[in-house]
Amino acid sequence: MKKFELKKLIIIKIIGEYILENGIKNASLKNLADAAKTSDRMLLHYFKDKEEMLTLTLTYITENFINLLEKTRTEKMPFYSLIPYLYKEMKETQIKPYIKLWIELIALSSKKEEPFYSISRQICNSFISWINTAIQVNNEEEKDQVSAIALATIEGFVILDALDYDCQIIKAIEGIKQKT
Amino acid sequence: MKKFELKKLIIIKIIGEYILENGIKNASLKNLADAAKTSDRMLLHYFKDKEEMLTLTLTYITENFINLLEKTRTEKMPFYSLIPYLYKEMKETQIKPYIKLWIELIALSSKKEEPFYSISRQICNSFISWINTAIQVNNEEEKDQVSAIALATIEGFVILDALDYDCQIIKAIEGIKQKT
DNA sequence: AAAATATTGTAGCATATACTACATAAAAGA
DNA sequence: TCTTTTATGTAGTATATGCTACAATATTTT
Repeated sequence: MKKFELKKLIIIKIIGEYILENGIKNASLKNLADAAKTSDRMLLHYFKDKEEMLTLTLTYITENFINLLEKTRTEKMPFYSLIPYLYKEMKETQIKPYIKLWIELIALSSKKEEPFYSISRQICNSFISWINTAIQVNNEEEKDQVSAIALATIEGFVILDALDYDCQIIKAIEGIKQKT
Repeated sequence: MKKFELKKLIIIKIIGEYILENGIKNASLKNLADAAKTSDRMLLHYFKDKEEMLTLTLTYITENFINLLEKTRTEKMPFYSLIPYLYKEMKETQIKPYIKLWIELIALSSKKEEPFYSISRQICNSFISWINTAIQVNNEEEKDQVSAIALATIEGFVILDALDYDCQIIKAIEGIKQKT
């Protein structure tokens, strides 16, 4: 039993890397099997079906992403510093693939497809709590509101970045800095 | 020749409605043919291949969307009024399906897939010019920046809305209103 | 060693998808 | 009217995908 579970974990790890690199859309059993240097037959030996595979793998990826987020923790900073900081982090090689997957997850979630919807909500909850501990506000009452604005803003950056509107992002950041 | 082009337009219209309702992912030749009460064979009679069909149809949808946007024009208003106004519009029954499709387009665009990437950029350009004519600023120099912030914010709302984080959106809007 | 269980290969099925070949019916042009 | 386009049906191909049946080989347990 133990050996079985162990190999399952190894497969999840490899498949996780593949999906992070190539997205969910290309995650056919064949592609995943090739990536894990095994056969589709074997994948279905370790997992009940594709859905279980995806659920476990996306959960694993999510955990990694959340851990990565934790590592980017810094001292608290005000809104106008936090936004540029987050944009810079977003562009980091390590984080980029997660952002790309994030967009794909949102598209699937908008149709309420499971397990994507639940996983996306989990990720977004992590965003919220991350921002909540990272943001510095003058009076505590406005904290929730400023955090929400920060969340919306960086999510907007995610979209603009996907469409290569870096110029608009830069302008927005300039505006935010100056409004201080 | 004329009759051919005319029927092609009719099909584009019907297929456009289907895609707006059901998304690109479900737009197989069979589904589209059923929707248009014809056969896949016929669709490929009118269109060179699926890609031409999608390109023409998505272009048609985009034009409709831009027209819809034009209709939502009002007098110029400042940032803190424009954001809540746009959120309300976003939730309108008419506009909602376009937003849903918009998310799917972004996910496809993030992989630079054509024709999705080009069409998404076109739509985003329309967003930008819409905001530019709708926003009221104190001094003209900051206009580009405020517009960019507005764009990012409502794009962020699009994501949060897809994940049913209405609560966060409301908080953000409250915050924006109060910051005046 | 024998029996039971776990692991893997080969092959195939059922369905879906984009697209094509061939043929016939209908319409338009001469 | 006759010929040439145009429109449509039936059927099929090639490929992909998730999954299963059956069998053979390892590995473990007794």
